[in-house]
Amino acid sequence: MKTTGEIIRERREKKGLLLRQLAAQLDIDAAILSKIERSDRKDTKEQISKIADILGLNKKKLIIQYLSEKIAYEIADEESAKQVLKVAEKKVDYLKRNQNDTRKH
Amino acid sequence: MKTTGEIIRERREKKGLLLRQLAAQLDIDAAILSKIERSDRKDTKEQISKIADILGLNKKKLIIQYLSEKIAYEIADEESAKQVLKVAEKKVDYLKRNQNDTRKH
DNA sequence: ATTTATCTTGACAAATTATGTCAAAATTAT
DNA sequence: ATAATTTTGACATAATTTGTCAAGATAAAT
Repeated sequence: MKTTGEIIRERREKKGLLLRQLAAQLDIDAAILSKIERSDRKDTKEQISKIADILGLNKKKLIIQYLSEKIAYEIADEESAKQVLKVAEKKVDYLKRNQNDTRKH
Repeated sequence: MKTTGEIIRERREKKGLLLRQLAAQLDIDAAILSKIERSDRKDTKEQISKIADILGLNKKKLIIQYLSEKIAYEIADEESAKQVLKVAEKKVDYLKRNQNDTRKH
């Protein structure tokens, strides 16, 4: 199962881009990009979006990949991780049905 | 669909505890507890755990409730929210299978 | 084998977000 | 109306995230 970082690295290398070249386009230090590709640091959603643009990756897919990874790590060490996701699904449904409620979060 | 805050408030009131009394036991300001119960502020996992103890709520359930709520809000405004959860489930499975790998996150 | 380019790592800095305190305003109960 | 409780918002402090930089490690080229 590939990590977001691995996907990015593979694509970057296929395109023949250097770390520092992609980093420059993203306007971040190459050190950070290196860490992102090695799953040492999380990237921001903005960066993911830019990366998809630059590397010509399917943006929607990459964002799904990125968010699901974030969530998975958030709860992976919970014994009830899967139940958490089940309940979260119900809650998402509920929230989506009541999108224009007045409450703040 | 009840929020974590609502669950806490209902139980607290059933037990006849005042905000400041429960807050004192949690060692936080009553203002924060008020906000937690009104979903204005997230509580920490530690607090959830203490609250379950004090109010005699099922700790496992309350933590599932709390984590799923956190996740739901995290992705509720994503159009692909449900796919994200599906993929997250796979990733959790994967992570749980390889618990003793060497990588850091 | 040595030099050069690329990538990785860790210590630190800046920025952002989370968590908490306090006091005054609003609400509810007496 | 008074007193008790809860709510709100401005602000302070703490924790986490995100970034920079420079030195070390690895790989590629000569």
